[in-house]
Amino acid sequence: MDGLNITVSSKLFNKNPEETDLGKKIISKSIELLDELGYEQTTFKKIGLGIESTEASVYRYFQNKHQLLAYLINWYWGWLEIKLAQEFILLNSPEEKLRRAIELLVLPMDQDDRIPHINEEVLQRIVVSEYPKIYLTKEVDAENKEGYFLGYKNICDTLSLIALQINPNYRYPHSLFATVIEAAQSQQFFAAHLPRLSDTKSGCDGIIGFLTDTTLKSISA
Amino acid sequence: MDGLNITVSSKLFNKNPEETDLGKKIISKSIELLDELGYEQTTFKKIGLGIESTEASVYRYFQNKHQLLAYLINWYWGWLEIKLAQEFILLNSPEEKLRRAIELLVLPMDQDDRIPHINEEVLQRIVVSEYPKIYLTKEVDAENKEGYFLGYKNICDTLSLIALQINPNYRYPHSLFATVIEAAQSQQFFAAHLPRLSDTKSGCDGIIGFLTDTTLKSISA
DNA sequence: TTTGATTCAATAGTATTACTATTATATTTG
DNA sequence: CAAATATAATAGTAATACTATTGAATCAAA
Repeated sequence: MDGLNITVSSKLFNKNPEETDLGKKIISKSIELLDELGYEQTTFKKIGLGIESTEASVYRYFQNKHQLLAYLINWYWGWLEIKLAQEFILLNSPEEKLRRAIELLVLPMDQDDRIPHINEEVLQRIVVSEYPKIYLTKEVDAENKEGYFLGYKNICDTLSLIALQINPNYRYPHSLFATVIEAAQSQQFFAAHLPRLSDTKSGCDGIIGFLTDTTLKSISA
Repeated sequence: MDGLNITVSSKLFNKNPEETDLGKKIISKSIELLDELGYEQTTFKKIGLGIESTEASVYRYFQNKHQLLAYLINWYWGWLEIKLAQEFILLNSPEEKLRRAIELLVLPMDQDDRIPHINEEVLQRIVVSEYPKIYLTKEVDAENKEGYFLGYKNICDTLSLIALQINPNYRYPHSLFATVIEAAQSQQFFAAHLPRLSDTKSGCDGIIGFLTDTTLKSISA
């Protein structure tokens, strides 16, 4: 677990940014700028400028901004899956596992010092603010074949199997966890920006309470 | 109900497109192009060209593409609210009302001939494919003050009050319906494009079943 | 009915963005 | 040490988002 590395499909980059210093700088600066400026206002020119390199160099690593975002978000899901697996070792009931999974989806992540060029807490904010943009496009079918959404689908599958341990007759496990994962993101966004779409004043406890309540009631026979 | 008109906040346009023939043509062509090309590939130039007018004329009605999308989606929510109110007249229990509301969220809408320049069925597809893009921006707080999201918030409130009739102690009505409305959109999208995030092979019945099941179980004490 | 004001949409721009072809400079390899 | 390769910077192009200005049409008073 020391030589920790998250694998992201090679279709998600031109050249693997993990392999070079410049690549890691691009990732690091991208995360910073996406959080600060948002997806629309972030450009490869600004990323290049921010690391004292050039726009064209960023294009050597990623075909376009969309692919860069997809890479980062897949990295996040890969990371979350490892976190889940680690936590599940010590948990013995499926209900405990689902409760903990929901917490991990919502609670801020703490920085992992083994991966200094990626700030997990900031990356999580980017996922909250930008996630649906990677699939809500006309290219979704082509990109799906390239593995753009594998990270998300894997987590959804994992949680579905746990839910079926609780109730093997539950009919909608994939729909439920796709919904719960999306709600984990959107409820964080709504609590901060559109509070009438949420019942949780501030903090994560309310969101965790809502998602846990909905999940466990839905699964129950 | 004959002089039917959906009111959209005047902050959502430069000049009201309902007031002129050119405005209605812009709306009509926008819906067509957003459905056909998607948000990213739709431009004011293409809209102008498509109605034998110009890019600059479209800018007279809408400040930018983002405002145009927000206008259309608010129009959709306004429309849906009228539909809900009409349907609720004949329904007598809160549970029936929620069931019917979920059906209306998911089932394709039929064209209303009183509003010939708006194809409701196509507009619904646009909502499914583009909806989160109107709030997932850095301008969300400013635009929220301008009423960009009123339509959505109103529907969410309406359904919340009905849920509280079933169980006055339910703690998360706004979160629940924000989640259900989003899931109504995203499950349609997933069923069509990312089937591993859904349990419903095709058609609307599975999605309606899932959402109804989740909603009623969640509200129950 | 003419003058002036206002509305409207088209022309013709500019600045920025996304992306690419080419070249110069390292680095590696034989 | 020379050839081959990899890498990143320069210098573009095309398309996009948006704006300033102009001319035509409409309307309102004088």
